[in-house]
Amino acid sequence: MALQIYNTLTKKKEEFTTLTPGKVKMYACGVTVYDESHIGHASQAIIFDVIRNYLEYSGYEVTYVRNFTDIDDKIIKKANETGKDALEISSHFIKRSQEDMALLKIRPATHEPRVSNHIPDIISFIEGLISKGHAYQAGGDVLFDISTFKEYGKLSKRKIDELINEDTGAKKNPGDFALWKGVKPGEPSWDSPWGKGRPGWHIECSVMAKKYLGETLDIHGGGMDLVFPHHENEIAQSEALHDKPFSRFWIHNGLIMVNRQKMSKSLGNFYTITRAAEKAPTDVIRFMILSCHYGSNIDFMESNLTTASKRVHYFYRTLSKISQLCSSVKETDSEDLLKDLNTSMEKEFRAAMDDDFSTAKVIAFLSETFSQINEFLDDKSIKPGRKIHSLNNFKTGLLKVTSVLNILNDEPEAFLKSFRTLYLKNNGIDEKEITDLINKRSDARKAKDFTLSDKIRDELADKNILVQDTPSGTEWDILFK
RNA sequence: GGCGCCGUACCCAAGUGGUAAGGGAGAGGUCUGCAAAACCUUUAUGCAUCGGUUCGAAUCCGUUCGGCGCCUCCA
Repeated sequence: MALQIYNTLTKKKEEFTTLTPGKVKMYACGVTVYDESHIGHASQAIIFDVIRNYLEYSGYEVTYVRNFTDIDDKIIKKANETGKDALEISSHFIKRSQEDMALLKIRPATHEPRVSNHIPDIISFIEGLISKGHAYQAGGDVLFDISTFKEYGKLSKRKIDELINEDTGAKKNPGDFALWKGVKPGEPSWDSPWGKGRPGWHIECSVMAKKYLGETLDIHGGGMDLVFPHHENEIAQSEALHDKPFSRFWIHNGLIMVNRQKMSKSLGNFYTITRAAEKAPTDVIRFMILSCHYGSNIDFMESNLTTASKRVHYFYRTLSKISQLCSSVKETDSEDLLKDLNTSMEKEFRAAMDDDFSTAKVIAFLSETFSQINEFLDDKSIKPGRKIHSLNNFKTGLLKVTSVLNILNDEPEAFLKSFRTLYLKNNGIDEKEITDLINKRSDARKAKDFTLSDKIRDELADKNILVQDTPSGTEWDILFK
């Protein structure tokens, strides 16, 4: 079964095809850089990162563009408040955003263009719209005339005459929007045929998409909240100018919620990526986001984060057991005892991902797979040496899956150790006090003083530290609650 | 007010016509000094509500109730 994608434009799952065989042109709206990026931006970036990875895995050559809006009202506002230059502020937050993305194992896009570097392209695009009668000058502004584009509203399923906008001003239709904004005092500006000014918000994406990808894209995406007006307006601009479809597939991701409310900068209820990363490792954040379908909203609750932590911890513990066995025992047998599992893994993975990038299904089957692996590891009827070949095959197959999702591909021991370190830091615990208590408990156990040893164990549990007695000694780990 | 999405077990959540994935929590078991980890078993005749279409519906249509998003900057 070929890849099926839910297309916002048609409201249906459709078989994915590309304009040029073997090549995908994908554009996703990035961030407006006037502040630190939050976990909502992260979720969008992670989702499109995985989509891109999977398309590449499926054999496509993907050109992925993710823009930075570095000129906008809020950036200008911040510049005026801080006395800094607007572009200086946006440059700073672009750098911060790129660092955040790297921290979350998100690959940079093929192109990450900025609006301020594309003013001439924007001006000529607008000139084209004016000369075709789709835009008009109103004072120092240039507005798009939505009545000239018959299909206006086709993405968000709105009708032109239902659009309400109190600020009608010089607009011919209430829904007309700015392509170019005449300069106001205290604003950065560029020369244009219509006087000094700056681009409106929507035009940048139409222009930069065209420049880096051409007049028709295969995939255009972004957060659900961009469907109207942003993406609707992009369609209007691009299709009015080129008389051809702007994007063949529209993909919209769900939003991060906090207590059932959308997380957004304007509501002030957001977690920055930095803050989220202080609470949980990268893989936990990615896992949480990829645990549900990309189109649904996710509540960024403590309990969801804890659940994701437990799961990721479980997966890495299993991987750690595998690598410990593989590094300590010699392979004695070349029979694949996990043949069914190993051969079905890639098939299951593709089937799930081909169904509208169902990462939730992938994670569900990974859960089942890991249970079987643990069972296999624990199976005393099979000599350890006979397991190695099978486990190596498993690791090879798993790597294909995890390299697309970009989770569970760290070195297991290193991951677990850094997770513990993060946990201790967040709880203000010194590792030495734990090891001291554990040593004390081990002495008590040797002396068969189980009352004391159990008391120490309870004491550690109060600190959310879990004690585990294994054949090779006592270990400690995070006690998730 | 308009447009759109959603409502699945105690909780999170997949599932878009063929008889309810997965996870968390709970219960029982194997293991253990006891635990933990891991594994096994178990937890919705039921998918907000009422009605309809169908041989068959969580899935399609309509009603009611509830939640959310967009309509102004938003990933």
